Order: sequence, then C-alpha cells, then structure tokens
Amino acid sequence: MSTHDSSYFQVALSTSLVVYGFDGENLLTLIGQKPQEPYKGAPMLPTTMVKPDQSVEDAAAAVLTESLGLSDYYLEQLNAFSKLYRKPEGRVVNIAHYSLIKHELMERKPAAGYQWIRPKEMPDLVYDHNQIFDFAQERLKRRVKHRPIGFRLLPKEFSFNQIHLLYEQTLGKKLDKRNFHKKLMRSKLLIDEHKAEKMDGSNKPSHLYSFNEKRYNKLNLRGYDFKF
Amino acid sequence: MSTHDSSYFQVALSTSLVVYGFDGENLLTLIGQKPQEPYKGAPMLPTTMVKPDQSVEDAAAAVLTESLGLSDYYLEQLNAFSKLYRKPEGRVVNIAHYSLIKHELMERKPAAGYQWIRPKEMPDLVYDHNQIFDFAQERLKRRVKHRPIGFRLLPKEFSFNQIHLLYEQTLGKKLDKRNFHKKLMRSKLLIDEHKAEKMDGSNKPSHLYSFNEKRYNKLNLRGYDFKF
DNA sequence: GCAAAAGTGTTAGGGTTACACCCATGT
DNA sequence: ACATGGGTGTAACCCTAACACTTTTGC
Repeated sequence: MSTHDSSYFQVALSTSLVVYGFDGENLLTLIGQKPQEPYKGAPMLPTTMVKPDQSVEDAAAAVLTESLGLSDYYLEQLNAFSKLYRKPEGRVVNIAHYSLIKHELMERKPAAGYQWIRPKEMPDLVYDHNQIFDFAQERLKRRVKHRPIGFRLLPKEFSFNQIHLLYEQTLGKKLDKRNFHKKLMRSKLLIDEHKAEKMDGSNKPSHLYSFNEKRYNKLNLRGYDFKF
Repeated sequence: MSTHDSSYFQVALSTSLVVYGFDGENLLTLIGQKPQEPYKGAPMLPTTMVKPDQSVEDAAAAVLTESLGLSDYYLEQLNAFSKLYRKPEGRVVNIAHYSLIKHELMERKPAAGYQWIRPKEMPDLVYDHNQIFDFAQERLKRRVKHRPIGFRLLPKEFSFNQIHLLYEQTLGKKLDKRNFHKKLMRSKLLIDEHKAEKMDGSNKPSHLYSFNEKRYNKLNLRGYDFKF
C-alpha cells in the first residue's frame, strides 16, 4: 500500500448522531432538519461535517453542543457509512455515532429545528439516515441487554417503574414486572436509597434506587455480561 | 451542515483486514509486511488504500485477492479508526474489516510477504494495527457465541473435535467436551452425515457433521441468539 | 495389547417463566 | 371508599456445570 499519491486525498468526513434520552417515562430520540436545499427542512439525524484537523469525536460532540447545549455526553461509534452516492463536490463518508443523554440534562429544550420524538415514530429521513438509525436501535438493544447502559439514561435516583419502562421500551417488548424485579435485585447492582419519591399523583410513592457503579466495575473484570 | 466548502475534501480512506481461517486444527490469522520505508518489512495487517471511486468493500476484497487469491469471502466492517496521526500527505481514515475464510480455501499458500499465524502469537504491528486486531478478536468472540459463524470457517463436513477446537480457540478457554456436545446436539443445527472421516492416524475415526443452514435461517427469524 | 483419540450420562444447583392479589396514598 | 400505581411469592421446567470411564481403531 502506498499513500504517496495525492489523488487519494479527496474524501470528506461527516458524522451523524443517534441521540437517546429518557424523560422519566419515555425513551426519546433526537431529530433535526436539513438546513439547505434540496429538501430543506426535511427530517434528518443531527449531523455535521468533520473538519480536516478535527477528531471525529470532537465533531460529534459539537453536534451535541449545538443541538442540546451539552458538554457532558456518552458517545460510541456505530459504523462508517461510505456508500458512493456522489455529491458534486466529492465523496462523503459518514462515521455515525450514538449518544446517551443523562436524564438530568433532558429538561432544557433542544435548539431550533431539533426535537425529541419517540423512536417508534421515526419518520423517513434524508440520505441513508434511516439505515443508520436502525443500526443504532440494534446496538442499543444489545448494549442494554449486556451492559448496564440504562443507567446512563436514568436519573441518579430512579424508581423501579422507571427502569422497568426504560427496559421495555429499549427492548421493544413487555417484561414481567416480578421477574424483572427479581433479576435486578439478584444482580446486586442497585443501591436501595431507602427513601420515597416526591408525590405527584394520588398513589403510593415508589422508592428510589441508584446504580452501584463500584460493584459493577468489580464484576466487569471477570465476564462482561449483565444479561437482561 | 454544509458540504459546500471544498476544504473538507482532504481525507483519504484505507482499509485493514483481520482475516481468520481454520486449518483443521488451529484458528489462524493473516499478517502482511509493510512494503515501504519507514519500517519496511515490519509486520502489519493486510491493508490497502481505497480509491476515491471505489467502495470500501471492493478495496477490502482486493486485499483478499492479492494476499490469498480469493474471490469468495465473508466480510464485515469493524469500525473506522480515524486518529489524527498525520502523514505529510494528509489524514487517513482506516475503515477496518474482518473476514472469515472457508476451510476449503486454506490450502493454497498466501502470496509473498503474507503468512498465517496463531492469534496468540500476534507480534507488534505498525500504526494502530494491534488496536484493530484486538477489536476484531472481541468481535469474533461475540459473533461465535451468538451466531453460527463458526460454520464459515469449518469445512463443509467436520468432526465434533474440529468444532470443539475451533470454539475453544476463538473463545480462548476450555469448553467441557460433554457439555459442549450436548449443547450442539440440542441446538439441532448439525446434520449427522452418518459417515466417518478418512483415517490419518491409528485411532478411532470420528464421524462427520454438516451445518443445517435451512434450520438456522428459520430459527433466525425469531430471535437472533445461538448462545454458546 | 497398547497407544491415541472418540464417544458417552448423571446429578445438583441455579435461572427462567408464568401467574394474581394486596398495599399505600391522596382526594 | 375509591382510584391509582406500587409492591410482592411460588412452583415447574430447563439449562448449566462438574465430573471419568469405555470404545474403536491401526500398529
């Protein structure tokens, strides 16, 4: 292989993000709008070009800053989407990522043109963005089953019902309440905070848990499976 | 996002491959040599630059053709490795893949400069190729556990001992012979060919199985786990 | 008959699943 | 007292893991 041929250096990089958040009841994902013609205003994943001297992760982080005003984020690469659909200017390779947003940061409104929607209501997107989104959905399912990634979406203190809702929505199926509860407790990854949530309706207040990260890190060393 | 700025189009693409094969007893992986100074002759993953009008998959396939003379291959993208370690000519993004080679194609010798080695004996490689290799090793482990990908490496007809060796080597641990046998049989994914292997030593001949791909495809529709 | 590899069963323990009712709270 | 969501146990089944000896073959 030789790189001593400047004709190779004709490609541009972009990155699209599939961003997930949990508002306390629902798993949500972020969509933006195409800023220019053609198809100006059409829904798309939050996306940016990557500057030649910029790391892809920095470019992805900039998208989060622009759309949500965040500097605190979890990012993971999905895949490079490199189909040769030509723009007149040349080839663009999209190194897509997905990102999980802490519940605490979900209150502020997204910037103009961005909105949170339910993943099930994802519309048709420009380019191959639906393919990227589907890829992210699969990745999220696997991650949530095998790693305690749900805790990056939940509030620091959460009720059993919140984690239950989140798992049902990411996995896209009903999970038996009692069995899920047993499994969670058996894992010993939850700390019982011995306090109840603030009331909001007329019903029994739930009590709160937090994630035992230290214990997880210990377990993690021997065998990387969480198994939900 | 705007691509209407030609300054973005300065990146080159390469692809490195982590190629696995099974010679009947051992899981092997392919290494090449750096063809130019600096570090000419240093071990590296089989790699090529991607031409601006070439798909990444085609470029990866070309590496397999050059190194092994193959046109029949399984390829899967690993990740894009896009660190900003600058060459004087500009930025190179490596969209790495891994590939599984059918046992039937393992007899011919690799081209000059390439050789099959045991994954455990992987030497220090140039650039970030060890990182790519480690990434591939993790991916292979997961795939072999959850999908019947071992069958892409095994001969069409294989003995229980061959599949046992292959799984032990990909997972990097001993698997109890009797339990593994039961699990395989329970899965009903093997067809008993009711014949014995040709003898090569002075011992009991094993009998041969093949992979029941039709049955797998049926199972695959509902739930994508093989679970080994 | 011996060396080399193939083949084969049982048991205990733990995980998974299916399933329905009572409890605590605010109004 | 009622409406709302919170919280809890048991039994059957299946899977896993641990474990060692006998069989078949060529020489």
